[in-house]
Amino acid sequence: MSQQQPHSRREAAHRDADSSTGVSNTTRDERRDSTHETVCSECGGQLTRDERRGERACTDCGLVVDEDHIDRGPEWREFMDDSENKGRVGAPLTELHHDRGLSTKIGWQNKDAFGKALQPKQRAKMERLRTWDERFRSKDSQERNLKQAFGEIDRMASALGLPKSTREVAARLYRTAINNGLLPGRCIEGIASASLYTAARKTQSPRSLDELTAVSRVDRLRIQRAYRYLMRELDLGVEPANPETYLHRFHSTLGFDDEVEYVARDLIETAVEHNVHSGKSPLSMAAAALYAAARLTNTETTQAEISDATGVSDVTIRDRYQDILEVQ
DNA sequence: ACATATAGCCTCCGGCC
DNA sequence: GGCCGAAGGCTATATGT
Repeated sequence: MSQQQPHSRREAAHRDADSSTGVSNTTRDERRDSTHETVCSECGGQLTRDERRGERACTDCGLVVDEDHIDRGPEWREFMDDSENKGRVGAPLTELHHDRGLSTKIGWQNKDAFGKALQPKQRAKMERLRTWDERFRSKDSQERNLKQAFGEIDRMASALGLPKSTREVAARLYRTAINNGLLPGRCIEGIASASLYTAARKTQSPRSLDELTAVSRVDRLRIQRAYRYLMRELDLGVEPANPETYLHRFHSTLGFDDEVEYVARDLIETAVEHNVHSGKSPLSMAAAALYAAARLTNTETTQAEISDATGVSDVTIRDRYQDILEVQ
C-alpha cells in the first residue's frame, strides 16, 4: 500500500519539514481537522479509528469513512523496555496479502537509488534476485493458493464496488477455511467467491448471488455450495441485522420529524420482544415501522414514498405494518 | 449432489374509499 | 390518488433422499 508510493510520501514529509513557518503549520493542522468528524453520516453512530488498518469506521453500521489514513504523528524509535509504545511502525497489516503485507518487493525498474539506469551486469544480477525473491515470497503451494485467491477476491470486490473492509473480512474467512483444511478437493475460485459473498453479508453491504455470479469465474451453483459448505464447517452464523440499524438512514432520507424515528424505534422494540421480526427482512421491518410511526404521529406520507426511499415494496410494507400493529 | 418444500418478497392488477 | 388484498413468480434456505 504505502510501499507503492514512497516518493509522494517522502515529498510530503519534506514539505512539512521544510516549512517551519506558522502559516504552513496552520494548513497542515487544517488538513488533519478535515477528517476529524466523529459521527457517522449514514446512521449517526460513533466513528472509531483503527490505526492498525489505517481506517476509520462507524461502530454501528460499519461504514468505512476514511481509508489509507496516513499517521502524521511522531515516528520515533523506542529504546526503553516498553514494547507497547513501539506499536505503530511500518505499513498497516492487511489480510489481503498472502503474507499480510509484511514482505517487501524488489522493484521492476532497473534503476538505482538515484534513478540512474543500471549497468547490464548489475541488471542481470537484479533479475536473478527478483526471480529468487518471488520464489521465496510464494514458496509453497499454500502461499500461491492464497495469492491467487486474494487476487480473485480483490478483482470481484472491485467489480461489485465493495469497500476494503469487506475485502479484508473475505480474505480472513478464506484464510480460516484454509487453516481448517477445507480447501482440498474444492476449487479456489468457488471458495473465494463464497468468502466474498459471506463477507458482504456480514459487513452489511450484501450482494445477491446473481451479482456475484456475474463477476465470478465459477457458476452460481458452485458458489452456493461453497457458501453452504463454509457456513456448515466454520459454524458461521450470519446473524440478521437489527432493524433499528436501518431506521436512522431511512429516516433522514425521508426527512421526517425526529419524533417519527423515536416512535418507530419503540414499535420495533415491541415487535422484537414479541418475536414478530424473526425470519423477516430487517429492511422491511424498518420500513414498516417508519410507516406506522408516521401515521401515529400524523406525518404526511404514503406507502409508495416509503417504498421508494427504502427499496421495500408497498405490499411488504403493508404486511409488516399489520404485523407490527398486532403486537402493540 | 440433487430434488423438493417452505417462507419471504416481489410485480401486477382490480376493487374500494 | 392512496390503500388494500389476491394471484402468481422468483429467490434463499432447510430438509430429505
